[in-house]
Amino acid sequence: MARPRQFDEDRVITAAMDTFWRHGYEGTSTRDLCDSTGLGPSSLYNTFGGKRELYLRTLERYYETVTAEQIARLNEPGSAKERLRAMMLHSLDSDLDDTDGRRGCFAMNAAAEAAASDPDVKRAVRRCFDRVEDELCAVVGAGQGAGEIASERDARTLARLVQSTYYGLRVLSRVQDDRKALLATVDSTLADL
Amino acid sequence: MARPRQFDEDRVITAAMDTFWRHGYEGTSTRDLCDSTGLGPSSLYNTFGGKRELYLRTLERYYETVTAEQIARLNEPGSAKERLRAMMLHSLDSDLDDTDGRRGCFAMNAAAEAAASDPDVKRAVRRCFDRVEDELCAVVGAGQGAGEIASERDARTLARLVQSTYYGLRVLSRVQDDRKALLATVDSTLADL
DNA sequence: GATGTTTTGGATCGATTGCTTCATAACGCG
DNA sequence: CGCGTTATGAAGCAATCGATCCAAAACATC
Repeated sequence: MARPRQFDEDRVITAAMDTFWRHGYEGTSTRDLCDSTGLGPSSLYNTFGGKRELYLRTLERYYETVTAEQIARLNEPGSAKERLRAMMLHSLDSDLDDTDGRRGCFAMNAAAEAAASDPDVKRAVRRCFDRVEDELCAVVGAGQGAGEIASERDARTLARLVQSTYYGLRVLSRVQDDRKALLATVDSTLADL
Repeated sequence: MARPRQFDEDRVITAAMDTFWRHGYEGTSTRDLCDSTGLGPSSLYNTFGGKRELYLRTLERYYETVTAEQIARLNEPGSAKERLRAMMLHSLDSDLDDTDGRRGCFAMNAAAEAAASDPDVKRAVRRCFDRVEDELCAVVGAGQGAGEIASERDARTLARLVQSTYYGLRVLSRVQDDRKALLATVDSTLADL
């Protein structure tokens, strides 16, 4: 009925996410997006509407891929604390990986740069954070059920405690290269559970 | 010997900091800076060199003013835990203040947006973070000396734990408006000391 | 193969970017 | 009062910004 698209929309969004991730929203130009996605401006605007709309799509994609991986890591075999530790460790090593551009957590970057001025961004970021919190809560609850984690405080409270430390460490990792020190804080947090 | 400046350099840097703080580095144009500082472009470039250099100056200013206030708050009268709580509470309420534009922590914003691509920014942000860590360490040490905080773990470790939770909460506050939940995490952290 | 519909590439839009130029203004000093 | 020096304001630089336009292309259907 009409000319078919020459590109895979998923691949385009993934490529755009990578570009936004590395350079931020304001730091990424539409030409950068055309270069990284391989699309011409007309295709890009025809398909997604504009830079902001594409940015929102990449935040959804982040939720579907990276956040999903975090959740998956929390559900791998092991004790509750082992699973919490695995997730934090993986993120920290990712944050400290120089060969990957030290781009940090895309959702956190969006929270810092764009959440205050764009309610849709705020919503998308919150979705990522809330999903992590819920799963942390489930893991902590399981740990409590197994007698591995003290049950004095409720699971939600402890989950938020872990979550805060986790994101805090990822903030510090932007300017702090001492892996050992960051790791010690992870273990301190787990020891308190 | 020559024409004197018509502006106060400190006021200009403070105004520029406010603009960068609200809109980020990339989101702030040189014209924005001219508007907020009242300077013409020639004065701005003659005095500071360029946008990036002025940005670095505003990060120094942040250290001298806002970070200094955090330190001061940690040294007000009260028990160690009261002082830790006062600092975190103040920052959280500042983060959640809608009348102030929800601009968050300038150093954290810089860490997310610019630290990866600019070593000077990274250094300036780290200076803020390290100063806070050191003072947290001193407060925790005092708390341990007073028997208020357990002395099993060393002060540095506990300080880093508090610091991580603190920055993590400030990340969450960008997209999370539930003051009560954030506050509960503060008290959970202090309870573990 | 003609028709209708959508996609594509390239040129280009006005606006804005970071920054520079330059004549003029405002001083301290002799 | 001149003179030397620095600061200022306005105009404007090439480059890039996000976004649009349009003719050509690529299909499904008739």
